[in-house]
Amino acid sequence: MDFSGELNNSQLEAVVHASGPALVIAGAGSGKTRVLTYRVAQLLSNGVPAYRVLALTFTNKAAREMQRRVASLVGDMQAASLWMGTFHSIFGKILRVEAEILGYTRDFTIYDAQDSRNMIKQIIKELKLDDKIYKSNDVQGRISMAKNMLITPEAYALSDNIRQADKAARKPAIHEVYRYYAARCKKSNVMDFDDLLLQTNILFRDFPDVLEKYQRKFEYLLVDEYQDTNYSQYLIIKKLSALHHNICVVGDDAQSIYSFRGARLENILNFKNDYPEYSLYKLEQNYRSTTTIVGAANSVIARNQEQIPKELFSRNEEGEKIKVIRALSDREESVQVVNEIYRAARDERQDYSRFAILYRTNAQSRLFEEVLRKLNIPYRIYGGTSFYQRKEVKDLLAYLRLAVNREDEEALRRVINYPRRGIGDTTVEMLREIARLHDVSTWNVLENLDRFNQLSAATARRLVAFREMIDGFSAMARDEEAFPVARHVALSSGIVADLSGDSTPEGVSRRENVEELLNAVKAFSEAAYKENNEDRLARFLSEIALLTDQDNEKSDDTPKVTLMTVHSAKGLEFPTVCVVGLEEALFPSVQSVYSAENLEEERRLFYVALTRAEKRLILSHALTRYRNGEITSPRPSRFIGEITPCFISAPAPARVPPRTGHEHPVQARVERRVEAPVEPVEVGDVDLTRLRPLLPEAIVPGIVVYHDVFGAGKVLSVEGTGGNRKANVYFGKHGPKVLLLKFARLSAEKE
DNA sequence: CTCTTCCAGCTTTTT
DNA sequence: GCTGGAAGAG
Repeated sequence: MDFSGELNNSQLEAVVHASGPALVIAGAGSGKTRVLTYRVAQLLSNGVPAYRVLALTFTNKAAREMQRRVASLVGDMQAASLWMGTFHSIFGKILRVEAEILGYTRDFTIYDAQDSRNMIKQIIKELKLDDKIYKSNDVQGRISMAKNMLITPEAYALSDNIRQADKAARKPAIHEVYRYYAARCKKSNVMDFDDLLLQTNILFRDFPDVLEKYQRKFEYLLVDEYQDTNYSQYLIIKKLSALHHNICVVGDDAQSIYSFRGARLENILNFKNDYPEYSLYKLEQNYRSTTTIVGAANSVIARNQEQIPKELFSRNEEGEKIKVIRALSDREESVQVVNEIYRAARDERQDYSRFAILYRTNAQSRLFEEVLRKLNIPYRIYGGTSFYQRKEVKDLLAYLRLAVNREDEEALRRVINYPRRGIGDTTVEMLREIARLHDVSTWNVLENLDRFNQLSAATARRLVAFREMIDGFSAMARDEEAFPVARHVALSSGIVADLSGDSTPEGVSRRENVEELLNAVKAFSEAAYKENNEDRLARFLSEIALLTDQDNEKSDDTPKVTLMTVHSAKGLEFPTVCVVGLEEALFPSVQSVYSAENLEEERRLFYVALTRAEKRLILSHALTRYRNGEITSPRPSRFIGEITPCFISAPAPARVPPRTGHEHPVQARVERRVEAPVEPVEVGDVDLTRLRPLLPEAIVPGIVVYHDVFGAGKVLSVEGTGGNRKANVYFGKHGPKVLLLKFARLSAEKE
């Protein structure tokens, strides 16, 4: 194969790198995926069998994309036998094969974050710890951190450092929660996300022959996004590659944005120490963006201390300057940004798929959604509650999990009384208590009910009925294929019946979701048949457990504006990118502004955001923003100021938002007809750059206020108190209005 | 045991 | 502004 025509020199060098360790530092937009895919193709064309190549990515999406591109180079057959996937899915597969030597069965199920949190909550309760102090989120974070650092519960309890830290945080009992949690997971034959990596490490540590088997099997390793690997992942890679040293890692230290979940930038910085004989390749030419965008991104990232020296450059056109939008309020920000998109799409005849709105937190999506919907602009929103997190979907999945693994405690807890079958909290608590006393799983207690006679006859009867139902499902799951089992479970568990009683739109949508899940099982069955794979429920469940929303792309050809967090935008590109909510305490987030390290990570995140853009970049911030029901007046993000000014177009003064004619549904409701047109009131001009939001108490007759939609106005009178306080305001352009101050966001000129 | 209502906490990002 | 859990009534 000759790729020289399709790759630049440094890309080509990295692709043809024969064997031994290689570190590829790939700047944003420098053709990283290209290098990886060509490198895989190169290996295959050199005669390396596909099943000896292991390629690890961070998201399923990236894995699929790579698979697709490799397939286009070498054909589907070869591409399909590659080991390509996320860390979690690949090692989940391996663990399923090796489960027994670790004391699990092959049918172990996987806890998602919510399952783990529930179990942790439960344990905190059982240990009689104060759940105000032991917040399940924090505790889960600590346990996750420990697992990713390969700290076992025993080691956790023994470590002085950790003890001190927990003590300082006034949570000295976390190690106990961890111990119980780990024991309960094991007893339930389940692994959480972190276990998929931790148990792999335990497997490789305690069973050298197993490790050797995989070392021999995987002759070539490729790792994408190496800067985002955590310690657990790092060690797996290190062990697997120890025999052949054929490890090629690709990454960009400037795009490391996952340290909050244990990713270690050091892994990429220390590659040279782990493999002194390594070759280094740097991809520094950006093919994605204009020189303006690359220049701006460079000027920002240059402020970080910790980095591998490199100079990202672009030979593309200079392009437009970056536009900064300063909006008076969060609502107006969304109106202006969407207008910007609307106009560009109309004037330049661009379709909506060429635009992306990127924000720091998912919560910011709502306002943009509202405005997009009003203007009838199609959009696709990523993140938020995914399909697999919906209650009804999780309920059915819990039944399916139980059918495969009856010890799965969270699944049991979820459905033992859903739909209602008269097994209440008291009974469930008792079952768990007995399970704990005898150190067995809750299911085991159900199987030996007759040994416990403190149950009323009615309760015992209900429990037996439930047990028999699950046993039935379980027997079926052993013998039959996934789809018939799933359908049977949906019907005879009573879920479908329960949902069909509900004719509200939500109820209908829940039913549809259950159907959708059944369709997914069917699709899985069909795919399994085509690929000659085993069509088992167990396999379906383990695939689904590691899926996220972004993986279920619905094919729909309407071009849509993309809305997502900056995190999930990593790896993507769009002709026009709007980065919104650029305010202190939001982006950079509050949690990070006090630590230099975290601030550098936020800056990298901002860098990632900027480098998603190909042609045009729009940044926006608002002067007032509602957060958790409270009004705030944030300062513009320091990151805007960190862009060398020559890349930014001259700042336009804040403008009155264009009217779309139907904004503020809330106000429409509270507007009252005001009797007899009051005499026109003189309303002076307002200097929009000096506006500050007003608290309801500060609004008194006589002052001049500013409203996002109605413009400047004079307060005539105020009535009511508290949440009912209303003001009668005369607006220069719109006449008199009565506004409920709880909703109306009025501002005034600063003194 | 079930249903309703009220309150707190949440908003950093994801496999 | 929403969701999940607690608490209280039936």
